[in-house]
Amino acid sequence: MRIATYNVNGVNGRLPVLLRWLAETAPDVVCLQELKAPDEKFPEAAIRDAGYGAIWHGQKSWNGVAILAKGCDPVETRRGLPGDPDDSHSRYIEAAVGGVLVGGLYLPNGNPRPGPKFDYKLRWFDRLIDHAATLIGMDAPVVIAGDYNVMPTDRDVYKPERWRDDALFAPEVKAAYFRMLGQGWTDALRTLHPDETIYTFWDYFRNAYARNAGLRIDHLLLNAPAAKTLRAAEVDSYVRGWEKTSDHAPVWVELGT
DNA sequence: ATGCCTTTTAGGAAAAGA
Repeated sequence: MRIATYNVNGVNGRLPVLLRWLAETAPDVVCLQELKAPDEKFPEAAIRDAGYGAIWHGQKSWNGVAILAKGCDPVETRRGLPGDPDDSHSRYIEAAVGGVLVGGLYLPNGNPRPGPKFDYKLRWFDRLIDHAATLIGMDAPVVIAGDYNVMPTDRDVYKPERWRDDALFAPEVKAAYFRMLGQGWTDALRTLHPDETIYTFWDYFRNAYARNAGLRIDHLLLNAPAAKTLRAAEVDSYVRGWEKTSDHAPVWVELGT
């Protein structure tokens, strides 16, 4: 089973790119982030015509997450993280697909730092870690995938010194990421490619993609039953080179299940 | 050092993204 995550940066503006990528690579499960569309504007028909069932949690203008499943409907198990009933952002959705529990997330950016947006990022990350603690020990494979908005190490940034004060590279945020890994999650991409330069995001400007001035911020975290069957993990970097493309590229894992 | 692009909403300009 191939499970992917893709921050599309506007699901309607990006629909041709998304449909082309689905047709060319046929992933079994896809977590989407930054739909930038309310629930009623989600392109359900086009995605169904492409062969995918879907659940989504939209929001006007910003945020928004979805889970697609090839040839079936994801069975929703949760939308939104527990721990803050006043959180109005659509940033987490979770479903069972083919015996795998899949969480799709869009972690807050957190800039500028310091400030209320950064505080929100840290609180949101804490809530994610609390929820992840309830999933890590499941007997079934669990994959928590999405845009974590954190580069875990210097190796995940084209120029680390330029990002020292940024909310995506702040010590508190990296610490939260490693606290989550400490529960027993496997960072699939880094585990299979320990020494490679791998990015999942490139700015639209400064010719960032052509210069490979990127960041690795989209991650797939696997619990032990999922990690045991991990066969491959890759970035579909070439999609970043398409016309009218997102600033993120799709990232995926292949599990033996 | 910098949102230098891009999307969204809205019908011009501004917010947000990373």
